[in-house]
Amino acid sequence: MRRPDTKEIILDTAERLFAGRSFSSVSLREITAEAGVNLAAVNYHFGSKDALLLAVFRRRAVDLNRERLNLLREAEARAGDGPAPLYDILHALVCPPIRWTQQPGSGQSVFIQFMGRVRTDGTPEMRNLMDREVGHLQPFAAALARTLPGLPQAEIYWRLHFTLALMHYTITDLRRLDAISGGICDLADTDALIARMVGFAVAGFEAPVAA
Amino acid sequence: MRRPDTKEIILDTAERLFAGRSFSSVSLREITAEAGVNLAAVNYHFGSKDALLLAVFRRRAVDLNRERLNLLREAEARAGDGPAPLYDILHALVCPPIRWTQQPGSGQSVFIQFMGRVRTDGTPEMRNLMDREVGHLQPFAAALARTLPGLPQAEIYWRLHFTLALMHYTITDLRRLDAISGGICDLADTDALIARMVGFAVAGFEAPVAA
DNA sequence: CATTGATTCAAGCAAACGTATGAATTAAAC
DNA sequence: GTTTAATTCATACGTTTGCTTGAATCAATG
Repeated sequence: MRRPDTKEIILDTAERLFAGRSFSSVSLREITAEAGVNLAAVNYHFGSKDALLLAVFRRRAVDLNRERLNLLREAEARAGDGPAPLYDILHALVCPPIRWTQQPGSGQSVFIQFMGRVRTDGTPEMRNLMDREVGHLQPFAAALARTLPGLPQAEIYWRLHFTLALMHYTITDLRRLDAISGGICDLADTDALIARMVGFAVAGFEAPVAA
Repeated sequence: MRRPDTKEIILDTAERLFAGRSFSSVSLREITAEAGVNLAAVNYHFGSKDALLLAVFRRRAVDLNRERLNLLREAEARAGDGPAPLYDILHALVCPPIRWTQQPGSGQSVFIQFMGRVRTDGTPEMRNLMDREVGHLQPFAAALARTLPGLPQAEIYWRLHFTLALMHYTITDLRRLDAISGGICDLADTDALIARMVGFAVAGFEAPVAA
């Protein structure tokens, strides 16, 4: 039996380092050194650097999307037969990842940053995997269509896209808001942040369709 | 006299390759080979790989921000003594970069992608340079404060941040919208895209302040 | 205690990396 | 036409890269 579980330590360390810098700039030597394991352990347990990358991704991606879907289902259940409120749908979409970013120590916050890295630095194989992940967004599109029956299908996707933009950019570039605003924005209040973001998105969804 | 201008060719090639992949995964050998110049040319003309990176950034960043500021000033001039319309301000902010993405061959479209790379993959030195660049956003914050006198200062920065999110995410991840929507969104119509985006942002700015 | 299968380890491989160098080449100045 | 400075070139240096290997170590089974 392996007490410290080498495999898991490698995943944690790799996740953390990949969250901060590009994949190719993080070497296996750096990962294994920081993890306190032998260099060869990565290739023994995962096969290659690319495979390690995929393993890091898979470990938590499923959980994240399940959490979002659960929130959506709860919102729909509360609504009974009627359509779920717009606010609740968008809240279910952006709340889990933002919450995860504020869970230091659990590894979830690091994973969210890691996801941001994958978005821009992923291998083609990884991109495909992420695009398949977006299949999990379909229930959200369907719920939105029920709540906003007047909005064309394409328009729903556009605005869903914009809402994801708010979420992803806030996750990866919140530091820049600090620079722009001169520090007058309170970045620590997660609940207020989520409320602000969802409020912005709700208004955007309710905007008139451009001619 | 150097007819093909080695320096410029290197900048163009580096910009293009860096736009597509992370900095550390693009080698000088790859750049120089593709540019058709000698390997040593980079270190001769720029000094180092990092310095080349900075040179690529500097070459066009100023132009982009000047273009935005010009649009803002035009909008303010049209408004006379009154505040500029919200739509015009946000349009001035997001229009240039989005337009640049649709100028194939000019190098501008590649630069916008390159900027997206810098956001997530820049050296600390580069990050600082970008954060200094955001100083150019202050005129926009000021214009917004005049147009929306009831909105608290911090709220203005939050919503400015969200608007930048729409822009950046749309630039870097438009391809994903295609995957989510199953291709029913027309990504080619730039004017419609800008109108949609600005419309979304305007509604977000006009949303009530969360309790 | 001996055996077996799973892991860890130190060491090393070939390849690719950024950078440096001195000679060859080019273009302009005189 | 000779001189001078700027540029290009082939080549090489020292590191670092991802990955492999065969022996050593470990935990559990018989």
